[in-house]
Amino acid sequence: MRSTELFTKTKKQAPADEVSKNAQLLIRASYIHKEMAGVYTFLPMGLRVLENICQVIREEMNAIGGQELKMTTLQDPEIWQATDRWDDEKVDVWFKTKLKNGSEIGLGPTHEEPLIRAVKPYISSYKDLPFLAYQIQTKFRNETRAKSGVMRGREFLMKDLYSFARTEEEHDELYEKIKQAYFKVYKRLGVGEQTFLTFASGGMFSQFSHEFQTVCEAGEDTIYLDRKKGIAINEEVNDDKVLAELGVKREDLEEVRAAEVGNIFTLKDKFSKPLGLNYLDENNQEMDVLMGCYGIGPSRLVGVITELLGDDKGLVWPYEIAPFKVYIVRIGDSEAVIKATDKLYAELNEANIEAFYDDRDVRPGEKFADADLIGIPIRLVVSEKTLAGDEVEFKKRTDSNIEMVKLVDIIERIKSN
RNA sequence: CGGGGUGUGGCGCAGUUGGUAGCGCGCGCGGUUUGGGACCGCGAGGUCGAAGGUUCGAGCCCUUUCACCCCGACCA
Repeated sequence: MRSTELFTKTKKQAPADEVSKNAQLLIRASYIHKEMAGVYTFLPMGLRVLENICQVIREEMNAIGGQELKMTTLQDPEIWQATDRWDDEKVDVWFKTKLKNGSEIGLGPTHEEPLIRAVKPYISSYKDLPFLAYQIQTKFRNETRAKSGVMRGREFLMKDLYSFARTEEEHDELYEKIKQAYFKVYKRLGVGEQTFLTFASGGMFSQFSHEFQTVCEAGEDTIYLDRKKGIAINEEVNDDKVLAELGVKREDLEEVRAAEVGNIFTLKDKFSKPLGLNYLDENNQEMDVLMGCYGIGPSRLVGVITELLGDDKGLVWPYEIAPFKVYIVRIGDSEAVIKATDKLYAELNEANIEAFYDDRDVRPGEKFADADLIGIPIRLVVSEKTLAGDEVEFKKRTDSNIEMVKLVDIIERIKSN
């Protein structure tokens, strides 16, 4: 894409009422637009990153047999009443509205109930199990206080996967497989090193749930991290008994701030029983399906990655999820330079390397500043000077070195970045 | 929901004892520039968050209200 085609542009100053680093940088670089508190529009640049994150998640969920579907936002109170989760006293984040005929409906904060009802017609035998189903969908939660930019919103994107198993052993196997897939996701998103499996309260059916916490000052949670073991404990379950069970010594724990980027739960029959999700086993016995639920927030991850990797010059995206892989800075407007840069841009397009071509008629400094702010991993500079040697300048966003690369070798150089 | 703070062109801000709004960035036009956010000139753009009140007169004072930010509580 050419920068002169993009309708957004960068800003030098962030809005005064945004304090969090992620909101400031994402707004300055025109990735997002604030609609109201906790509600953000993803602009073209931001949407590209968001979609790339979703794609990484999708690939890892598919790799373990996840089947993607998409449920509705509008929720039928009936099924939520069956599990006693419609009452505002029980679930206090509901957004509710009414149909024209006056009956109430909700906007989905999570989707166990509707998914169970949707899969129920297909589950009757032990032969129909196990399976994994997931979706990437907008969730609505009426938080009393939205904060930290895109990290805690009232409307946000979530990947929610649900496992359906016959036995506890089978559930545990799935659970472990999904846990490993989550690690792969965070690694690919560039936050693997800082993301730790964290023991948290598990609700009424299992001792623990597992959170994936990314160490990050802007996070909302306090966790106790054992770096040697690579695990952490959420403060809500940090007591001597738990430490003993996990074989962790208190003196090895480091108190850190962290952002929750994933949470996986064992649900057992908590929802399947009240909604009648059962099957006949080999002995013709009716059994409850054992479930688990597994969440990752892609829109929150946009914020967490920004908080973690962004620097004083702007955003920094890992190659895999960057909105574009290459930022082309054209210096000068002589016919020769324009022609050569246009050609380079066309060649990158042909090679399926997504390039953002800064073809504006502005001074070089402005282009460099924007390349840094937007955070595209590779910057190429074309000018009279570089063309004199049939070269382009190659620089990584995370590296201060500048490398001169022959035009004929540039695609190879980018691919081997 | 408790506490604190802020609302003035797209963004950042100023606005004196109340006298009918100004600066920087950005934007348009012209010119000079061109390897790290250039400069000069001329312009366009604002019912001062909203409603009510006091006053000859309100961005400024009073009342109500809405929104936004931060801290805390909450986060199935």
